[in-house]
Amino acid sequence: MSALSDVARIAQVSKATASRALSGNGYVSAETRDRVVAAAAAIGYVVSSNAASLVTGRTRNVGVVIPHINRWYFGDVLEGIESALIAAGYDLTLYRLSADAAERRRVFEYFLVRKRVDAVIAVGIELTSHEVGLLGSLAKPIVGVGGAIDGIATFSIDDVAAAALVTEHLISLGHTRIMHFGGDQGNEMDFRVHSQRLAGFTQAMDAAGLPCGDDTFRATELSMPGGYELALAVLADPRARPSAVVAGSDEVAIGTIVAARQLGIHVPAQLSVVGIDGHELAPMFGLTTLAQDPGGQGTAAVERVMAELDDEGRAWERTWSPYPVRLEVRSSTTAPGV
Amino acid sequence: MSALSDVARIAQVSKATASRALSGNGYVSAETRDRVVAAAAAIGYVVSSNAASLVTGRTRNVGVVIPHINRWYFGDVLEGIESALIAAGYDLTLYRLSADAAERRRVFEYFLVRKRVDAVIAVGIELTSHEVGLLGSLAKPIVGVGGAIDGIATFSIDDVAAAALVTEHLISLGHTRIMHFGGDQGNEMDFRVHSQRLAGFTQAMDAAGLPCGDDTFRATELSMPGGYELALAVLADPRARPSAVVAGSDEVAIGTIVAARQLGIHVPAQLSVVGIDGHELAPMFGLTTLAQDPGGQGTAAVERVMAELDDEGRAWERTWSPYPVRLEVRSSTTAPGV
DNA sequence: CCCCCTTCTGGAACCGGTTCCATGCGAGGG
DNA sequence: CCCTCGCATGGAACCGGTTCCAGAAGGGGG
Repeated sequence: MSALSDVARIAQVSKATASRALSGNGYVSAETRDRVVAAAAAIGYVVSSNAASLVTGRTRNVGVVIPHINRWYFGDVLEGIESALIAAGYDLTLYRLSADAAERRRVFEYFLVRKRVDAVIAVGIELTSHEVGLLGSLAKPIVGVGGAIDGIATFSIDDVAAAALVTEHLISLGHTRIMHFGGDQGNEMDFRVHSQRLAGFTQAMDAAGLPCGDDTFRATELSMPGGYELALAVLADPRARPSAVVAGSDEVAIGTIVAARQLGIHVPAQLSVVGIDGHELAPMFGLTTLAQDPGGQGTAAVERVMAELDDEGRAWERTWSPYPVRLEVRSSTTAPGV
Repeated sequence: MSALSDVARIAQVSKATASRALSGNGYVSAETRDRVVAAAAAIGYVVSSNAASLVTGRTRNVGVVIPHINRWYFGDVLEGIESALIAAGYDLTLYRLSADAAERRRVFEYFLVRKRVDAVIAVGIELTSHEVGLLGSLAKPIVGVGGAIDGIATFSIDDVAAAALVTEHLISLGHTRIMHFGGDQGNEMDFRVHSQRLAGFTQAMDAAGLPCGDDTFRATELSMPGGYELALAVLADPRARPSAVVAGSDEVAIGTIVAARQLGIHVPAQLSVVGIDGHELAPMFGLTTLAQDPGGQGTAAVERVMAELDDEGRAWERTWSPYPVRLEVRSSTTAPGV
């Protein structure tokens, strides 16, 4: 367990000079620096980040709170955040927030508060104002990804516009009997995305004068099995079957396509399906979707965090600007059959 | 920024007593403890983990190195590790190792060494003996998940036996023209799993006296698109088509099924497909697979780490014991058609 | 020639806890 | 009655760095 004092002794300098030589702060002659660096290398010295953060107050560590790891969108965001942080020389401490309220409180009031993280990135989570205040009172930057949060800089797509856009795509193809397979509105974790995509669907349908109500919306878990089960149930009845489905996510869309094929319903001849997300599997299933870039949003969040950390004095505006999307038309959508 | 000395002053005790009262170590009268706890709560005091770890040498933080976040197996392991660590009051610092050798060195020689983590869990990564030695010289427990590593306690299934078992399942159904769609043997990250599953396949084929060579094995990335692309190419030629496929993972198996359906090949009547993993989507695609429990392996790894941390003196044997699996037969396998 | 400024270095305080050691006190045993 | 032991508490050292401050040396300008 070599310490800085060991390095200093070997290099025959003081702790102060050794510290300056290794950290690069302050005046050190080139010759002395070389001697210190050589001594450090000789005994395999590595700074204790605990000691360093104790005095500087900086940990070079960012906390990430995220509800799922194993869903495509979240995993992709996480990957983007991770690579950006490592590149910046920062650690990433991961907290998965389950629906368990007690655990969630523990994460915020214990784990995130112990001066262990310099900032927090919240992915796909609706933070309460209490939680925001808690972190804010510690002067820690908070940045959100996926789902705007009041008083916080957030990176996400415009979910209302996204859902409206894919719905309009179907309408422009001539569809009139369109259903939305969306997220469960009762889910307290990330209901904003669910309800906003539903709102976008409703908005586009209303604007086109198409029927839109209880029988054009069905809720499910936003996952492939969720979409699959729902589609099996809904599509089984040929008379109630819509000519097109707007899925709340690509996972739901793919589940719907698989279910349709299994029921002998041809996609897109008998059923058009659009998704939202740009899932990596979308090309494989020929899914028309509105692609977003989760990894890029993660990277952008990290950049923003770094900027806030580098310029603490500045009053950062906590706004939300929609992240760009692009419609990728594939073989799952066409004009309705006769 | 309230410090322990503030708490001590308000509660009218010394720092030493305040520390004992809050940490629970050493003698403190019940009355004093209450007073200290009340004082701490009043000013919203939270220990600085940096200061604490500086003197104790314990960070209550475990580093996890993992090659992918967004693949089912890895995400599931990570979820299992995360919940177990949080439950034990530990933080999880995440390092995704890419193929970039320089970045990998940086993670091991800089990030993991700074006395920031108490232990390391390596998921699906072949550690070099140099890396093991590096961590070992710091007396940090290292535990592996998925893929045995020399000199390290590892939790994983027996990949040779697993591949042999699913191959035997196909053989027992009467298949003789069986191919293996496995992992690329040139991939340096996790080649052990790839080569072991190939070895299990070869072993079962040889034991049954079935042909097994270059034309019964095809390599691809172990992902759905990888399996899909490969299957599209291989299955297109009706004469070269096998009657059954042993996929290197469920993702590859599902990609194969999707490709087969698209080519108009009926599964299982014209093509049986088995996978390995027990992917969450296996039921949806009716995939016969050998299910393992990645989350459980992650949890087991954490338990082992905690045990080693609690009993440092003991000489822990670094062995590998195979994790249990179970064959789940679904509708993707049947006897070969005529 | 003197003064000031820049560069370089060492001493010492400090970050915020934990823990060793000494001390005081009341109770129980011989 | 005295000695010992367990509990309770405070003082002070210490973990391993960073940084402020002071001082010394050398160079340039007035």
